[in-house]
Amino acid sequence: MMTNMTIYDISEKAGVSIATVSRVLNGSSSVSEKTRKKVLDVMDRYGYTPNAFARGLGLNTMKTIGIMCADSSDLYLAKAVYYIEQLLRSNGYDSLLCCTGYDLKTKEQSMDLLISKKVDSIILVGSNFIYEQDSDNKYIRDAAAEVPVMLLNAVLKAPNVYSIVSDDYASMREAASQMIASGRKDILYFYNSASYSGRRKLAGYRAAMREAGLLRENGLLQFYTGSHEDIHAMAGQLEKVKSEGLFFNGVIAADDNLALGAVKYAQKNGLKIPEELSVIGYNNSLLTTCCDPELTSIDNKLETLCQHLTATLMGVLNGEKMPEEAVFSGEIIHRGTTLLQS
Amino acid sequence: MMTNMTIYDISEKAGVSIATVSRVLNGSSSVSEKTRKKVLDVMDRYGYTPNAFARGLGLNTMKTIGIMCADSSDLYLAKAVYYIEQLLRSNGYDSLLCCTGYDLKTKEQSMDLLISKKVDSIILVGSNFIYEQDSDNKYIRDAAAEVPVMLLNAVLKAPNVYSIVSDDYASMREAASQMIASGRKDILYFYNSASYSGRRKLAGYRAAMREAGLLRENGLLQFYTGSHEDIHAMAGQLEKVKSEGLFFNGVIAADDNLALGAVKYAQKNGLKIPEELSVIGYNNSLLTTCCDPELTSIDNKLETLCQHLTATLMGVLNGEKMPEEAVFSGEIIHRGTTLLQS
DNA sequence: AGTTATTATGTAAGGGCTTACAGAAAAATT
DNA sequence: AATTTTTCTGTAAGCCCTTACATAATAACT
Repeated sequence: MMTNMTIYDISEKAGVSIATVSRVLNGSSSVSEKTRKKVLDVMDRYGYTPNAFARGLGLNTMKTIGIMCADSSDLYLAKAVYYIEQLLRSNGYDSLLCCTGYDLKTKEQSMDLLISKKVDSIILVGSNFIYEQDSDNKYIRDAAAEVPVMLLNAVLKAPNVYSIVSDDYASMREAASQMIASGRKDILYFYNSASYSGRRKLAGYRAAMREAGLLRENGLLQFYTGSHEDIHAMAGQLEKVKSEGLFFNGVIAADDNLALGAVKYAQKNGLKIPEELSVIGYNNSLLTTCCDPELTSIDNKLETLCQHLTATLMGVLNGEKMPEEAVFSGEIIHRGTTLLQS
Repeated sequence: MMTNMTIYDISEKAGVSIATVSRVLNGSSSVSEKTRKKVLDVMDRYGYTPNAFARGLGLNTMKTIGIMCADSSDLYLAKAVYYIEQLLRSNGYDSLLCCTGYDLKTKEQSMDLLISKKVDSIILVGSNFIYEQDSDNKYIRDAAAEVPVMLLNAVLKAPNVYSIVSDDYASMREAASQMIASGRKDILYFYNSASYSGRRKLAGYRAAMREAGLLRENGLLQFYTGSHEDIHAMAGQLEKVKSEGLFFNGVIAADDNLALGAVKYAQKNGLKIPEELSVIGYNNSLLTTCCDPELTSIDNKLETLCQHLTATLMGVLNGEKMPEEAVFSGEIIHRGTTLLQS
C-alpha cells in the first residue's frame, strides 16, 4: 500500500480525467457504471487512499467530531466517551478527544483548538461544562456559532446547541423520597461539584426533604478534598461530620464514588448497612457491585442518552430540524445498601 | 471570532506578503521582530485562525496522534488513554481516539482509517493488540511502514515499532512467590485473556509455582463468560470450580476486576479473607479500595509508562534515535486481602 | 436522418497554506 | 563611500483535491 499516489496517477492509469476520479471518490451519481468500475479497479489495484487534507480543504469537512470531557479516566465519563465514539464511528465519523480538566480557561482553549481543527461538531460530555454564572457559558455559545454543540447531561438554551439529559432532579427526588419512606429522617446529601447536574440533583434531594419536613441546614456535605478516587478521604469527610456531632442514618450521594466513601465509613465504624446507615449512589456503575452489601444506585440510562445524542447530531449534520432538548428519566436500582420501603 | 479569514486578508491588513504571514505562523526565524509583532497584532485583532486543512496539505501533518484501544471504558485502559491524551496535548499534539473492540478485523480497519487521516503516529494501548500467532501482527508492521507505532504493555520487535512495558512476568512471579511464602499451597490463577501481557503474567505465576513444586494441572481458571464488569459471573466461575471439588486458598488474578470476583465469591461463601482465601489483583486500580478487606494488587506504574511512551514518541518524531524497548518493573501494594509473610 | 433532451466526461479555477528561490534592505567590512 | 555579507521580504509554484461550467457522447424524440 503506497500512500503517495494522487488522483492524477489514478486518472492517468484509468484513462479518465481527475474530475471523474473525484466523482467516483465522492459517489457522485453522474458516472457511468462502466467507468466507475474501471476507476475503482485501478484504485484498489494500487491501494490508493485520497489525501485527507486535500479532501478536507475541498469539502471543508473531515468527518471528525470533537469530544470534550473533563477526565476520561472517570468511570462514568469514560463510559460515555466509549459509547459515543462507537456510535460516531458507525456513522462514519471519527472522534477527536480532548480531556480538558475542570478549569474553564482550559475548556475554552480546547474548544478553540477543536474548532481550528475543523471538527464538524463538538460534544461536551458531562455536566461540568455548564456554569451557573451564565456569562461563563459564553464559550459554548461562541463555539455554537461555528458548529453544532451537543451537551450530554446538561442543558443550555442557545442557538445550535442541543441538550440530552437525564432527569436528575426527578431521580434524586424519588431516591430521597424512597429513603424517607423507608423510615429515615436524617439523610445527608453528599456531593462534590456544583456542576449542572449537581445542582439539579441537589434540588431533587431538597424538594423531597422539604416535602417531608425534614430539610435541615446542615444536611449538605460537600467533598472538596482530593481526587474522585480517594474513597478513604471521602469516608474521612463523613467521620469529621460525625465527630462534630451531626447524626445521620442515610446518605444520598451524587455519584457512586462518594457513595462508596459512605460505605467505607460505615465499615470503619462498624455500622451495619443498611440498618444503621442507608446509602444511595448515582450512575449505577461498576462500583455498585464491588462492595458488600452492594450499592443501591440510580441508573441514568447512559447508553440511551448517548444513542439519542448521536442520532440527534446526525440529524443536525444532515440539515434536519431536531429537538433542542431531550429528557430521559432514570431508574433506581435497588441493592443491599437500602432498606425496603416499610 | 470570524474563522473565515485567510492568510491573504492578514497579509493585506498588515501590509506584508503572505509568505511573511506564513513565516510568522510557523515561527520561522527569519522575520524581523518588528514585522512579526505587526503581523501578530493584526492576527489577534481579527482573531485569525489558520485553516487546518490547508496547513496539513502544506506541511503534510496535522499534529495529530491516533490512539487505539479496545475499550476505553475499561478502567485501566481509560486511565492510560487519559494520561496519554494529556501528555500529547502538552506537547502540541491532538488525539484521535479509536475504540476497536477485541476483534482483529476491526483493529485492522481502524488502523487504515487512522493512517488515511494522516496521523503522525499510532499508539496501541493495551496488550491485546499483539497476537501470539505472529502473522496476525502484520497489520502493525504494515502501519509501521507509514508512521511510528507505539505499544503500551506489549512488545513487538519490528522496524519503527516502539514498545513500553511493565515487567508483568517478574511482578506476577514475585506476587505468587510471596503468596506461597505466606503459607499458601493451593493457588488458583484467574485470568480472562490470552493477550500478550496475559501470557507474560501467566508465565510468571507458573515459574513461581514450579519453583516451589506447587504447579498443578488444574490451577488455571479462565473466565470466558460475559463482560469484564460482571463480578457476579466471575464469582460464579469460582463457585463452579469449588463445586467440582478443587480446593484453593489463594487466587491470583490477572486484573482487579477478576480479583474482586474472588472477593465476592468469598463473601458469598462466608470465607474469611485473607485467612481462608488470599487474593491478589493486578493494576492497583480504584477497585482496590472499594471492597472490604481492601485488595492487594500489583501496581504497574501506568503513569510512568505513559510518560515514557510519550517522551519516546516525541523523540522519534523529532528524528532522534530512541530505544525500541523499555521495561519498567512493577510493585506489589499490600492491602487486606493477603497475609503477611510468615 | 435530424433535432432536442439527457447523461457522462473533461477543463480549469479555486481552496488556504508552505517554501524554494530571487531580490531588496540592512548591517558589517574594507 | 563602496563593497561584501547577512538578514529580511516577496513572488510564484506547488500540495491534492472539489466542482462550476463547458463540451462530448448517448438516448429519445419527431
